[in-house]
Amino acid sequence: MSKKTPQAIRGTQDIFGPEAEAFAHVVETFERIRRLYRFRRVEMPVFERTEVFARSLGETTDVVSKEMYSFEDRGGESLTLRPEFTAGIARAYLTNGWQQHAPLKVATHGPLFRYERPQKGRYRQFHQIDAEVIGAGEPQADVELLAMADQLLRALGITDVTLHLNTLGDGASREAWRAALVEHFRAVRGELSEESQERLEKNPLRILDSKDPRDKPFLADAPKIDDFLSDEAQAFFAAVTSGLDAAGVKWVRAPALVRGLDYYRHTAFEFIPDAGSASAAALGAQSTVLGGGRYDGLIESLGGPPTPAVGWAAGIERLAMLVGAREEPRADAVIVVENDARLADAIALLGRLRQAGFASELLASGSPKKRFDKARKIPAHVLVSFPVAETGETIRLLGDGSPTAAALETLVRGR
RNA sequence: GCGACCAUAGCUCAGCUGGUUAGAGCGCCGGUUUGUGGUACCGGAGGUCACGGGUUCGAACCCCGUUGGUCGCCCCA
Repeated sequence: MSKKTPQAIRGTQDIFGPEAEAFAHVVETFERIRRLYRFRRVEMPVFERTEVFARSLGETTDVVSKEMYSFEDRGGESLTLRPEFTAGIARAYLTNGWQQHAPLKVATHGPLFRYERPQKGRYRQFHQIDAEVIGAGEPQADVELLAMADQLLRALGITDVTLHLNTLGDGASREAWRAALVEHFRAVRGELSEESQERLEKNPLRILDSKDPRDKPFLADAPKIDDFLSDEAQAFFAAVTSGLDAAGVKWVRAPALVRGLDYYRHTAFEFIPDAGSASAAALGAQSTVLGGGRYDGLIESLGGPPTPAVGWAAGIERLAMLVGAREEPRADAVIVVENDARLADAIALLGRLRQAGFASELLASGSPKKRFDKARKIPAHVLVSFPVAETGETIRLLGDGSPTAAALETLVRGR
């Protein structure tokens, strides 16, 4: 490679071949399942005013200052490449009057951008599929969303991941729990890891999923959300879990599963590979395949009316890793021109085959003598050859005996 | 932001304790062979050994720096 060739941006990827097929398979499967659940397709801008994301994140966190791709446009406005779908969809819900469609079930997919150090399963430009239900405060919405996620994973053949489920309660429950956690950890502050001492100020709920062995002894007897749930919050969670049981979705309770941002309420969930499974190995340090929750406080923080909502997103690259590389689809017909005088005939035939709906390609370059062998290596139902003149044949056909091959032979011979 | 490991042909890699002109397989190009045939053989193109400095009689190999990659920590909307 020449020194003058510009390099790709760190954390971006060029996906090709079997991996690109896996990526497409994930998206196609998602589109199919989303229709089954009657989620409506939306297309969203890849950038928004910075405040759309900054306000949804609460302005203060590192995430805003360090992890967003923000820039000024020519008018001096601060814009940001979307780091998530939810805030943009919430903004659209408000600015387009989509309240009239509430409860609104929408789904989308596409690229997202976060300024992070790349590692296995984490990129600066990455891709997600996303599903949201806006304007629905009933636990049934959570259940439907989780059933859809579960069916999607099954449809992709991913069976070694499990739904980890928790509740953060309503606003009051959540605050009471948070205060109790701070009190609990503050008492042993000096014995916590440096990171967790920091978290105590910024994001105490996160101490619960610390990996540091110094923190582990204090996690087991930490206050539990269940002791702080209001009756309403308990009833909500019970409705979610019984709905999941009725829908046949397996789940485990994950009392340490939390969300850092204040607008999250009630249900929080992640589909996580089972310990020691193939999927766990494939994902490296990343553990979550699909995650989401209820964010009843978000739309208000964007200046809208109180609006309950729940949603999830999943990384397409991560799902593609679990699905594994997929074969590129076999051609219906490969046409090889061994005799250059027959090129026009070959082009004409190629056009007819494609018009008739057969995926076909033409080999007519390079050494004529080697074209046949090259064509032979391309997986196809039929190989059509325009041989050299001396053989006396005008056309040769080599089929694989499939119904497709039979149909093609009829079409090619019967001209 | 922090840390570990890595960088040789288009791809995957070999290259010994530093020692002539840096190799293989695959792929690519050409030729011979075969002629319902994914064969075998011959030849060719393609490398500033990531980049810059240092040590040495001599560096792909040792040292320092830079860039890039991989994986992990932090963070994870």
